Amino acid sequence: MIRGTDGKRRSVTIHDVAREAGVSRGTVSRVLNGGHYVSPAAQAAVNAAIRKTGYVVNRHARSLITGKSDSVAFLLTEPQERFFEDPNFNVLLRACTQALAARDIPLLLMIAGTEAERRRNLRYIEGGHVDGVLLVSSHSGDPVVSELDAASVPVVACGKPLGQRARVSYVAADDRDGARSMVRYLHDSGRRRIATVTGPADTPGGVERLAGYRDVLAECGLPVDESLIVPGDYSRASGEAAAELLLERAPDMDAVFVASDLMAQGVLDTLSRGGRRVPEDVAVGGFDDSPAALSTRPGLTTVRQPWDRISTEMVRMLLARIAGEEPSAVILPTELVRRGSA
Amino acid sequence: MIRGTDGKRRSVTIHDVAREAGVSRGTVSRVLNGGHYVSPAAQAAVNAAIRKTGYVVNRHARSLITGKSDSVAFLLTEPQERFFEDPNFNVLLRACTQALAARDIPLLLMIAGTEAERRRNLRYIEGGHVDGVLLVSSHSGDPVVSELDAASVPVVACGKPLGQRARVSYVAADDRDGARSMVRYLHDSGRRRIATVTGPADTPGGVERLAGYRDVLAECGLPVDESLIVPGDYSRASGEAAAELLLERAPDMDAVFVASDLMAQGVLDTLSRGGRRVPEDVAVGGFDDSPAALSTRPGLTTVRQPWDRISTEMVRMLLARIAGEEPSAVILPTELVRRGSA
DNA sequence: CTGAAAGCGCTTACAG
DNA sequence: CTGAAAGCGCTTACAG
Repeated sequence: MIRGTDGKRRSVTIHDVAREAGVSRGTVSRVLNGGHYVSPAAQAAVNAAIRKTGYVVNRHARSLITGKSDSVAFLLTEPQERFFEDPNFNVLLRACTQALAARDIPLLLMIAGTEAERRRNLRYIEGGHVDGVLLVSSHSGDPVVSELDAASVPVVACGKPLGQRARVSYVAADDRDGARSMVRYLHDSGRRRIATVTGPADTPGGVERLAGYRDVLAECGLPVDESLIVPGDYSRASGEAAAELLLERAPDMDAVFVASDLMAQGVLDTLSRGGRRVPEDVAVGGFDDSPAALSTRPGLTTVRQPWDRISTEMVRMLLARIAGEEPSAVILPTELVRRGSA
Repeated sequence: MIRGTDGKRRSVTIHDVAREAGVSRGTVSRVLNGGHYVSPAAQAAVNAAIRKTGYVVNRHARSLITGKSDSVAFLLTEPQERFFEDPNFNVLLRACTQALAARDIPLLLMIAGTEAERRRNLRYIEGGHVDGVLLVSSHSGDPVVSELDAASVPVVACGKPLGQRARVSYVAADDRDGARSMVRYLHDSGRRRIATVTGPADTPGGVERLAGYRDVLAECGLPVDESLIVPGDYSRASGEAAAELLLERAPDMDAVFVASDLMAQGVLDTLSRGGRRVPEDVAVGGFDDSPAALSTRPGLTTVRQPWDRISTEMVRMLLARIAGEEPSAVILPTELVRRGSA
């Protein structure tokens, strides 16, 4: 802020800097934008003037001319808004915010829980108010993906968008391999009647983790008993219900691989109410390594998803897309975390 | 988007709408901004043209001239980033995002976990890139409050900023009264050796909830035994530690009022390890009604903070401040939620 | 009620 | 390397 001749505060503009430095506004703009074609002397004068005046570029003016907003949307499309209760979501959101902030790019948080919200957010995005979007949507076939693609807005999804013909970048943990390592671990520790509680069939985690489970059974020559496979919806309650069903159908099971920690919590509850000891009678393995995995007794053996790296990659890829690169996919490895439950 | 004479896509501007409607750009702008001094006929023509062309206002151009950004920051200053693990935070962030979205105002999420981030965010905000800020900071005396105030940026804090001379609006739950209702409830159910685990002394929740505890003891003619008062830092671990201390100092306690659900979880763990039955031997009351309160066995009796209303009020007040109103404070009532632990 | 015009603060060819 | 100038898309007094 500086005072005008009338004593009123107004913010300092490129004009003030130019006058202070004794150069034209064009020159100031050039040093602002990389300092190409600027003499060292002018460069120094401008920088000094910027420091002296406390100049901060007006992004609106800049955006008006460049056509870019220098901001990015974090769009969460989740009808159930369940993601918000998911601890993974926090890590993701925080890490993305910080990775962007480090590049001085603000993150606009958008939540499309209803159809109306979806339309509004889409209009805003397609209005060119953001340069790209980080998309978090647990369910595949989300129309938002193709709509953004059609509007040629760069998108990077978290998790592989299923059944999409749109060309989107995405980064995902290696669900299938993570599931394999868990089931293999259960098998290696002597379990032979291994059940599984899956995620929804229209989510990558639902599909891939089940595939990994089947992989290992086949690999070990174990028969696949379909009655040992029960679907859940990632909620704790669905974990409880699934475990009840399993207890009924297969009282002899000696292990359960659960496709999320939240559901595993529910499984643990039911097992304990059913008088089963964990891990003595039944070993339980989760997926996510969420904070929930630490709060159970015994602690939950689970599969860690590398959320920090996922976030960093998403931001990196989005920026690359914005800069004109083609879409790409990154699959990140998971890690087995041993605690008491298996 | 429309095609130019050269066939290239460019976005539709107010100019296109004006031509389509057969009026001047000034008239289009007037209907965009409330329709004052516009004839019904022109109004209709413009609206039709807007629909036909799919026009969306360019906010950068508008902001450049109005000096307003029509966006708001959600600033989280939390050295430990603990807030992010706090389920309350999710509710708050989500509700604020949606309340703003309903008014078509985007929310910029900013996290100031380190001093460098604090400086960067402050520069951004003071650069006039947002019209106001929703401040979430668990610790009082946060310099950010006075810095924003000095830059005359409208601020609404979540929770009462302690030790601030800055004139900030805030909305808070009635911590003191909430604590009173809990301690009164414990007393009414026959408990006489009521301990408490407090929050940090530099947070409103730490101070006020303890004050409420003391209020009721005085009110009931119970002596205040300082050895029954143990400080925590809102973390689960600090709850465990506090309970250990209490078990040692006052093995005869028959109730604990814990200033947060997360800490109460820790207290429950320690109590159970120490062989105390809840609620038979020791009644436990929490504060927050966070999801954690549902996952304990027994369920946690706690004090619900009205996060939905807090968020709505914060947004309403910030918008009022931006519109020029004076700062104000709103204190919202809490509600006792009975479950199994007390 | 309406149009013509100035101007918001910046970037970017275009000449030098 | 540098300045003068045009122009990004809008709003807002100012005349009519």
